[in-house]
Formats: sequence, C-alpha cells, structure tokens
Amino acid sequence: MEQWIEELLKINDEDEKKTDKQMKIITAAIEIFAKKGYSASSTNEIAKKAGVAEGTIFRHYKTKKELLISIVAPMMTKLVAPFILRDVEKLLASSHHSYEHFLRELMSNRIQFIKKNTSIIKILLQEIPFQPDLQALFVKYVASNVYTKLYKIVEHFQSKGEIISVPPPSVVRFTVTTIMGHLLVRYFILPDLKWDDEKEIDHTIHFIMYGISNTPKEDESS
Amino acid sequence: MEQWIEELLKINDEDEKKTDKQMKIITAAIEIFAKKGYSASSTNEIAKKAGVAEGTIFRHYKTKKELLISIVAPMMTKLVAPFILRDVEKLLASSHHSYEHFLRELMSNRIQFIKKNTSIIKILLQEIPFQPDLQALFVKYVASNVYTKLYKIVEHFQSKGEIISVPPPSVVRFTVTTIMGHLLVRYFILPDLKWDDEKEIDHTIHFIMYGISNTPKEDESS
Amino acid sequence: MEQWIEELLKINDEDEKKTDKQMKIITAAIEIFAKKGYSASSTNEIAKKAGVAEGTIFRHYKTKKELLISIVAPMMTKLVAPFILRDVEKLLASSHHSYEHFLRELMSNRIQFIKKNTSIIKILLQEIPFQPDLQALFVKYVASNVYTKLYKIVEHFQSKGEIISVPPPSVVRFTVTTIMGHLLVRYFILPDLKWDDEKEIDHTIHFIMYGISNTPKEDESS
Amino acid sequence: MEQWIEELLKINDEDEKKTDKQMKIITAAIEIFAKKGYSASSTNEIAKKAGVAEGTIFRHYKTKKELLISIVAPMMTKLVAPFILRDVEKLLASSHHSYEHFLRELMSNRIQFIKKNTSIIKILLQEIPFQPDLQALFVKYVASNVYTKLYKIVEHFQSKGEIISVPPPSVVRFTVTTIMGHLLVRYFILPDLKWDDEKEIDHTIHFIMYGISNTPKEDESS
DNA sequence: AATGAATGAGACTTCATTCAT
DNA sequence: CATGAATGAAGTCTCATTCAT
Repeated sequence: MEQWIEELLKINDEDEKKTDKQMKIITAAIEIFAKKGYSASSTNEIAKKAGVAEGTIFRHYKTKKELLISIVAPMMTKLVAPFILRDVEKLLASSHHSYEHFLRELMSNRIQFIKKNTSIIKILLQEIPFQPDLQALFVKYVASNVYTKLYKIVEHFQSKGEIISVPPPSVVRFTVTTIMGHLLVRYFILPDLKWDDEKEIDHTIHFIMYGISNTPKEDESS
Repeated sequence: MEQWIEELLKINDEDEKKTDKQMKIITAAIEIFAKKGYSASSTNEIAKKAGVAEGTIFRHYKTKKELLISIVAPMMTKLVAPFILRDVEKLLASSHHSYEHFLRELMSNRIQFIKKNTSIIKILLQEIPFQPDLQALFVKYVASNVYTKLYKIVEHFQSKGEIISVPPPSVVRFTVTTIMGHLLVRYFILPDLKWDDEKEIDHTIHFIMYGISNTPKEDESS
Repeated sequence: MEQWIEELLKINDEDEKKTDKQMKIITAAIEIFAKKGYSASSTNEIAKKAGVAEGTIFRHYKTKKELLISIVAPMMTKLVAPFILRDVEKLLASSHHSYEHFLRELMSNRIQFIKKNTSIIKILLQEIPFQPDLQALFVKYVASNVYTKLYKIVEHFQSKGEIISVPPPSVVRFTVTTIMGHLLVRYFILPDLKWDDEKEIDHTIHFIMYGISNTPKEDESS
Repeated sequence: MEQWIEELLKINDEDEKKTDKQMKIITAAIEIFAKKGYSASSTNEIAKKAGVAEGTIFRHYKTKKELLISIVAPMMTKLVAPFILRDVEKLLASSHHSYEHFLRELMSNRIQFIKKNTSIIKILLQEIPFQPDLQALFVKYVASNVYTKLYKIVEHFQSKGEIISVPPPSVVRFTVTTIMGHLLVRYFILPDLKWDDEKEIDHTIHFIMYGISNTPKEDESS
C-alpha cells in the first residue's frame, strides 16, 4: 500500500489504560450487544459473561448507556479515519494516482477494518437510529470530514480528466452509496452468501468506474 | 410506466379485515417501534398511544413479538414484490426494453414503495438481525426470488448485447448492492441531507450503466 | 344388597334442568378443575373446552367461584348420603345384621360412588381447605349426620355384644379414619398401584374387626 | 424411646445457610401457601408479609414454582425419614420388640413431626396432585423406601409369630392406610374436633393390632 | 340466550441501579 | 476497587368479568 494511503490509519489507537475487569466487561458487552441488541441485553448477562459482579459494571460506567457509548463512540472516528487526515491536497499533489486506485485501496483497507470490528460496527449500525448522542457524532465526522474531503479528491481527479465532469457531489454520493452499499450487503445483510472477495472488490471498483453497459458512451453528461 | 412493469406490483394488498381497535394498535405499534426500536418499546406505551387497554393488545396478538411479526412479515413479500411475478421470460421476450430502462422503472417504483412504508421498513431492517423468524422469511423471498429472477433478466440483456459479458452473478450483485445501497443511504442513513431525487435516480442509473470514468473502456473483462 | 342399606342412597338426584350449554360448561369445568385445581384453571380454558363463549359461563354463573360451588356442593350431600336417612333406629331394630356386614356394604357402596365421581370428589378435597362455604357444608353434613348416626349404630352393636365396649366415639373414629384412609390412599393418593380391590376390601374390613395380631386378646379394654 | 428407633430421625436437618431475608420469604410463603393454596397466593402478598421487595423473592428463587419446590421438596425426605435408614434387618435382629411397640413409637414420632410442620405438609398434600416434580419425588421416596422396608419389618414379626400370616403387602397396606388415614383426618381434615391424642393413639394402635370385634377370632385367614 | 371484544386490575418476572460490606 | 443482595419501577402477559350486539 502506498505511503500516502497508509497515513489514513494514523488515528490514535490508545485505548486509555483499562483494568483487566474493564476489558472483560467491554468484551462481554460487545458480544452480547451485537447478538441481541442493546435494549435486549441485560447488565446481568453481561456481568455473568464477563465474570464480574453486576455492581462492578456500574463502578466503571455510570449507566448502561454509558457503557454502550464508550464502546461505540470511538468506532465512529475510526470508521471514517481515512478521511480525517489533514492535508489531502498535499497528498494529492505529490502523488500521481488514479481515482480507481484510490477506491481500490480505500475499499480493501475498510474491509480489513470491518473484519476486525464486525461486532462493534454492527452495534453502531443498530443503535445510531435510536441514540441522538451517536447521531450527533456521526454527523460531525461523516458530514464534516468524509464528504468535504471526498469532494476535493473528486475534483482533483476531474481536473486531471479521469472522472467525467458531473457535479462532484453526484460522484461522491454514488461512490459512497455504492461502496457502503456493497459493504453493508456483504458484511451485514448477507454475510453468509459465498463471496469471492477478491473478485468482488475488483468488479465493484471496475463497475463504479466503467459501468456495466456494453455500448460506448457517447457523451458523459447526466 | 410500461405495462409489463406495472404487473410487478400486482400483489394483493388487502389487509384482511381488522377491527378498528386492531388498526389503532398496529398504527401505534409501527410508530413506536420505528422510533425506539422493538425491544425498547413497551406494550404499555403502545396501548396508550392506540387508546386501548393493554390487555386488548394481547387479545389480538398472543405476544409482543407476534405483534412485531404481524407488522413486519407482510412487508417482506411486498418489498420484493416486483420479483415474484411468474413469467419473467415471457415478459422479456414480448418487450424490447433496455436494462437501463428496467432499472429506472424498478428504482422509482421501489422508492414510491419505501416512501409509503418508511416506518415499517425501518423496523424490518432493525429487527431482521435479531429475529430468526424474519431472517428465514428474508432468505425465502430474497434468495429464491430476487436473485434467480434477476439472473434471467441480466442474461437476457447480455444476449441482446446491452450488458458486458461478465458472469451474471457479478452484474446482479453490483446492481443490487448499488441500488440497495443508494436506497439505504438515501432513506435510512442520511435521510436528512438535501436530496434532489429526480437527479439522484438519473445519476445512479447512469453511473451503474456507464460508470464514472472519463476514459473509454478498452475491454470489459473483469 | 339389603333393603335397609339401599335406602341409604335415596337422595334426590334431580339435577334441575340444565341447558345443553350448561351441561357442557359443567363437564368442562369438572375436567379442568380436577386436572389443574380451581385457582389455576381459567374461565377461558373452560369456555374453550366446553365449546361456548366465555360470556356464556357468566350468564349462568355470576362468578367463577359460583361455578365451583355449583359443581361441588351437591357432592357434599351425596358423599354422606348413607347417613342422612332418618330412622336409623328402626332400621337397626328390624334387622339382625352385623357391624362387619354393615361396614362391608358401606364400603363397597361408597367405592361405587367414588368411581363414578372421582373428579368431582378430587375437586372437593382440594378446595375444602380454602373455601369456607364448603367447610360449612362439610361440618353441617359430616358432624351432624355421620357421627351421630354412627354412634347409634355402634352402640347398637355394642349392646348386641359384637363390638368391644370402649367408648363409641373411639370406635367411630377408628372406623371412619380407617375407611376414609383406605379410600383416600386407594383412589386419590396412590391410585396407580395395582390394587386387587375385592381382596383389599375383605382385608380391610376383617382387619378392622379382628386386627392383625396373632395373639388372642386377653381383655379388650383400651 | 428406644435407641434403634431414634436413629430413624438422623436425617440432617441443616437448612443450608439462608440469609435473613430468605428466611423471611420462606416463612411468609409457607404461611400464605398454606392458607390460600399455591395458585391463589401472589408473590406480591408474600413479599409484603416478608417485608421485602417483590424483586427480592426472584433473586433467590427464579420462579414462584421454584419457591414452592424449595419449601416442599425437603419435607418429602423428612416425611419418610424413619424408613430411609439402611439396615433395618440388623436393627430388628438385635432388638426384641413387638410390632405394636414399633407402631406406637412410629406414630408418636410422626405426630411430633407433623405438629412441627403442619403448614408445609398441608402445602405438600395440596400440591402433589398438580406438580409432577413433587409426584416424582413422592414415588421415589415412598415407593422405594417405605414399602420395601415395611415388608421386611412385617415379615420379621410374622416369623416371630406376632402377626397373623396373611401376605405382608396386605398387612403393610392396612397399617399404612390406617395410620395415614388417622393422621390425615386428625391433622388435616378435622383438626378442630376435640381430640384426646394420648388415648387416640392408644386406641388406634390397639385396634390395628386386635380389631374392634368382641368375638374371638377362630382362624385368622382372610 | 349467546357472543366475544374489550377491559383494567393484578399476576409473575426482569432490570438497571444502589449501597453496605 | 469489587461485590452481590436488595430494590422498586416497569415490563409482559393473564384473568375474571362486563356489555353492546
């Protein structure tokens, strides 16, 4: 992976120091929240699976919701980590890569990430609709980072002639919905289908770039 | 809309006869389930909003879960209604439409459907991961209908030369994830963005067909 | 069976006129009360088994408890029927039977009765401790009839020299507890043992009369 | 009381350590179950009488039925404790007592026991017909212990010539039904009569041994 | 007379949270 | 720090009973 994209992951990973018990609680909570959903999980069950007393949970987290947030909030940042890096322009200027290449790297990188954090992301997806706290965080990171950064990247490759000149928001939205759509379907909606991931990524990127039509495009206006 | 596609919707919509109270219960339940999630909703709250006694709910639905299922299960069928029609081949043979056209009709049709049933679909999406009953239904309808039907449609348009000749499953998956992805993002993940739906559909379909690359495709292998 | 004992059963059996539905309700109630106990039986279940609407039960019986009483109270009288007949003295005077004979007839008569009414008697036994109404009836019939009548009978046979001259109450109590005990054990506590009823009755009566000791009794004081 | 019979009671009575609240719950439950029957008793009422929160009951007993069982099951063992001791033969061999004596000791011993545990035994009697769990325990302890042990005892005293030579099962059943019958009537069916217990026991045992007939028995066949 | 939908009190049970140890 | 017994509010569900049809 190229250096500039590697930077995408330089998000501080320090999970503050957690006691042993605290880690056990979090691990148990993740497992149970992911399996039954936040509301349907009981602190009692979490305590049992963690091998601690129920009271111990509340020594570390004032409420059950605080436990949820503490698990899920950091994920928020990491999910969009690749777009948080500061000097996109510099990076783009100093490199001569294609949008296709960028997407390919982005996708396989995020897939690695999802594989490592499936449970937490599942919890996140489940609870975002019901937790205003999380929604606020989501808007903060996604809206203000992902989209603005992507606009610039798209504009960059439009100016280099790689991407057709439709309004960048359209391209961004298509890119985002297509990739997110693929990942949602692949990892959360139909994870049990037999997927050939290598090919799947290849096809997805290729289709995003060139479509599935056999007819040459006359002019690429929308 | 062309006639053959209109047939897609001929799913009987008659919601058996429900008593007045039963309708009130269902309406209230939909609203509350959608807002707080199934587990976090209380039958007490539903009863209050429906203006009935709590016991009345349990006269019509043995358990809270049965209430959920009765709301959400029929949606399953209707969601994939366009793919349940029998003689796809005939329809395709007798018509001279393009895949692009088909997708466009399909999308705007499903969007109408989503708009009319946003809440229920939201509940469905939330609860599928936790309700094996629903998963079973989902597999039954999606797997056995949508995919097999789509394969045939894609093959048809490949034989007519409209679609590049990659394995149909790839095309189907790309189509499905892209459209589902768009709809999920548009209506459930970021419904509050300012969307210009007309254009959005146009772009999405166009991109699916022709991609976003400016460079003519050399060869359309995978 | 001798005529004087036959009179024991001349209790009016007329079950007032009951409608068809009413009979179905009673039959169902008996079955369910006997199986699960009064408190654990629901009017809903009774209605279902009876094939009537729940409301119909309450048209005939103001409350669930009234239904219970209406089933169980008449049994009270019939249980002790043999002792309700008026002129015991006459009967005894005019006949020259033995106490042993009397017991034998009594026992087999009551066994027939129990066999025909096992369920109702079971309900009665279960509910007497909790229903003051029933207790009152029980005391009324048992105390005022059975014991006083039996005293006279025992005295009669003592005066004829057949029974040892201990205070009649002792003999009565022994007779009653022994026979009731046998019947309770035989029909309600261990009904599933393999019983040879003929022999069982024989032995019981014989033991009551002559005991199980091998040594001749010197004197029969207590 | 002779030593060998004293052994009959060496069943460990230690009620594991129960917390203060737990004891209060059990005490309250016994009282209320005995008064109203299991089904008609509410956990709410039990909690109030015990002076604890309703939730506390369910911290100690997963369900209301578990509470019942925990009260009633141990009584099962203790009820038949005198028959659980192992080496009946040895005891009999080494002692030179009469069956009459044995019955007398047994009865007064069981009466003491009943007096101490009237409520629990009442609950037990009420609920056995409806609780398969309890039935299983009853069969296990009664069938396999009481009867087999009693057979041996009876045979022993038959061989010593004290008991008439009818088949032991007959003697055992008569003994059991007579004594159980007496105890049931005395303590559970008509506890409010004025009983002179000393005399009552005397008479009962005497009657069991020698019957109530004044005429000497010719031959003691059945 | 019969129905069965509706009721609301109350049943059993769960749960997040507290607090003395 | 950790525990786990205790809490009481709230949850799901049942029930005897009523009443308009």
